[in-house]
Amino acid sequence: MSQQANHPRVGNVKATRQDWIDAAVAALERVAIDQLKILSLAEDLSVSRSSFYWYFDGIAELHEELLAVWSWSTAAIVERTQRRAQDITTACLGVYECWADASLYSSKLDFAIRDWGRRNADISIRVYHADVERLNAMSDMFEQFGFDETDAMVRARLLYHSQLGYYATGTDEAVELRLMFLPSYLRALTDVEPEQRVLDEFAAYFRKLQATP
Amino acid sequence: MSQQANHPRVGNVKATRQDWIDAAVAALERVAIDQLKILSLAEDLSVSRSSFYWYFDGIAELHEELLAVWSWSTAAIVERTQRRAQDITTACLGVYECWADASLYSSKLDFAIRDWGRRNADISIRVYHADVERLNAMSDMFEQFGFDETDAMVRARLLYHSQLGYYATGTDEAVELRLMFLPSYLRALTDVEPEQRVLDEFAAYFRKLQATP
DNA sequence: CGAGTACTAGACAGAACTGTCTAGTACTCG
DNA sequence: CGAGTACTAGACAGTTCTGTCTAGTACTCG
Repeated sequence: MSQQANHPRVGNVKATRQDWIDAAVAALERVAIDQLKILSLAEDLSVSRSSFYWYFDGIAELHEELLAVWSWSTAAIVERTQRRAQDITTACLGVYECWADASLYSSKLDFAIRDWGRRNADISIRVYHADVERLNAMSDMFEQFGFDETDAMVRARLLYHSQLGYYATGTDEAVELRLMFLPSYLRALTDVEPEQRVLDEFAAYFRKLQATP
Repeated sequence: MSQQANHPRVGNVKATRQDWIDAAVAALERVAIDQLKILSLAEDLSVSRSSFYWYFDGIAELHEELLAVWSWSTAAIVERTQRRAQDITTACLGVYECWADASLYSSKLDFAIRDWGRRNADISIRVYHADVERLNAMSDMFEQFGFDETDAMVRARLLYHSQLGYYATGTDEAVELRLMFLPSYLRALTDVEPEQRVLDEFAAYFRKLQATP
């Protein structure tokens, strides 16, 4: 999920600011935010703990960077709901791209931030706004295809919440198993029988992504 | 969610073993498992920290008790999937009782345990088994009403995962709003138009529960 | 009413982590 | 090649939490 390129390592540099952020994102997949320790990151980077304080005022500044990384995924989801799709099945599959592509959405990071929000009011507000933005975008998408306001929101919730729930249970199934369930999911979400051609295109995209991680 | 009655407070007793467990369950709604400190619990109970060691060998023993409390909710969910319902709508609403009744299922405790599982392999296995048990029970329920194996599992996942996702986003809506969305959820999950009488019965049950917490 | 039971309080040492301060070190540039 | 820049290392004191040990304390029962 790292986007900002590392500066070249001139002089006595062992770890850049971005290295600390990347290490923190990686660590957040293993530990909770309040167990994210500067000492552990320093050990991961094979660098002294006090070097951290050259780049950051304290742990709070690193926390802000983590939130910035996390916020990219909302943009990715919203973008996909706004694509001009030929039918509701294709539109839904656009959103499924985010669940398929770890560079667009990282469930581990998302849940780490949610955990944090559950015990910090400021973070909880940010998570709330992200969820509202994501859900409204998906709801608009269903409305574009003729669902009334309530049905559109319920379908959006089923699409989004069921995916969050899937990750909440820690499920990580093989590509082919996930593809097997897909038509049945799409049928329930859209009330339309998905076209085979559309399914095949998505299956090809998904398999290709997983083959080259 | 406390089930074991407190023993009478004879002698010099300020806090019983059950008091420590109840305090830990309550604290877990605010902090992560590795921020659950004996000192904080002692302060909550207005008791010395060292008294904890009279009842428990260490924090690990308290952790086991938390898992025991958590495991009750799986039993409650499975029981509701196995009731003899007249139609699939009623059957689904049986499961919704768990989401409505905080004494049957506590989302905060459930997510606290899931957080823990995300960074502890032993706990992760327990959470996995609970999820499999819950999902299989719901899937069997859909199969009873004529859904084929794949569709039954997908409907079970939509029912269960979407509820987990709902809680993952920290949503806590008013009773009337939740009831407003309910028919649309049931229609998507079952493909059947829900009977008004069945909806009214559930609404009465839900309103009554929330009125007397 | 004295002894025993079932706790409870306070003090201790040790571990883990925090932020700060001082003294390097390895490059780059004039 | 000497000065400056951009870090890095190690030592410090302070805080929070851990488990243990010792000395109470308030009931109950013979």
